[in-house]
Amino acid sequence: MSVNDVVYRKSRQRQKIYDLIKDMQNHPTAIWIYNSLKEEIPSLSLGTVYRNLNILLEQGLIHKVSFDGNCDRFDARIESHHHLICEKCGAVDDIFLPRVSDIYKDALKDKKFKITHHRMDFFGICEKCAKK
Amino acid sequence: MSVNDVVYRKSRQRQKIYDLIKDMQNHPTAIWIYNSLKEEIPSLSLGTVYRNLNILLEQGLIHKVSFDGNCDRFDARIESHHHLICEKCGAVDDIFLPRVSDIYKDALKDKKFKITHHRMDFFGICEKCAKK
DNA sequence: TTGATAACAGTAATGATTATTAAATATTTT
DNA sequence: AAAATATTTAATAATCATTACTGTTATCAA
Ligand SMILES: [Mn+2]
Ligand SMILES: [Mn+2]
Ligand SMILES: [Zn+2]
Ligand SMILES: [Zn+2]
Repeated sequence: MSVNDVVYRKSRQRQKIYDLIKDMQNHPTAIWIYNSLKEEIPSLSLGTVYRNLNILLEQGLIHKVSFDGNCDRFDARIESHHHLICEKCGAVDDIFLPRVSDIYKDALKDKKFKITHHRMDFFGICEKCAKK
Repeated sequence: MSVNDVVYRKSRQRQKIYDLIKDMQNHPTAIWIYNSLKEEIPSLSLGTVYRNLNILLEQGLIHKVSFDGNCDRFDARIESHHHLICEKCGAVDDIFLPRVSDIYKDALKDKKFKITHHRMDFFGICEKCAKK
């Protein structure tokens, strides 16, 4: 452990934030988390939500998913997976595509670029919105 | 043409902004475009850059590429392609992966989701940064 | 040439996120 | 257990990218 590493103590707020992200499949935003926990922890501050989200990110317990224009969303699923994003209602659904690793290899063939991770998002219309 | 559609007049500023994005392979940001054109058009305003970028987006002449945390970048390459993003220097390089369409089909099999487009970004270390 | 309106520059406002700070908690040491 | 030490919190201010507003100028069809 380097001198710069911080030892994080446990905190009720951080635990609740993590649990909420894990329980929800919504890929919630900071403000959504804040509003959801406000009732249970009335003293909660939005700054605390953001600070703890960054700690959870640092600890590798969650991932941040940034979408065009909108604010960041957070994901407690840390296994490699991808997203289906509805352009009408904004819903974000998970999808698992094992064959993506083949594309990795293709990418590495031509370019001398050391890939550490990737993101792949599909945009379109979800089943629900298509029915309307 | 619906009543809500706007007829865009030509403007020197917008043409210069578009040309710059097309000539550069950099995927430049709004502020970078602003600084680059300031010399040629001293009266140019950053708001004008943003407004015209949105018009060009609406016209489908450019694409916006949002990266985690940083500000938006713009791309005059509208053919489907993907990106290699260096996590050290922030450089954005283009890469063409024809086999991605196979993954599309896999995605469509399971879920009833009508995909209109997608994005795929690879993060890692570029050749230049790896040498240092 | 003129009337309508898009585009302009300048500036203010917005919205998401981060930084600051003093008080409240939690942990470690006496 | 009490004191000393370190971390977290809530509240608030600051920052940064982007958008909205306003009065003026440029474009273009009639
Ligand atoms: Mn997910
Ligand atoms: Mn590109
Ligand atoms: Zn939908
Ligand atoms: Zn690099």
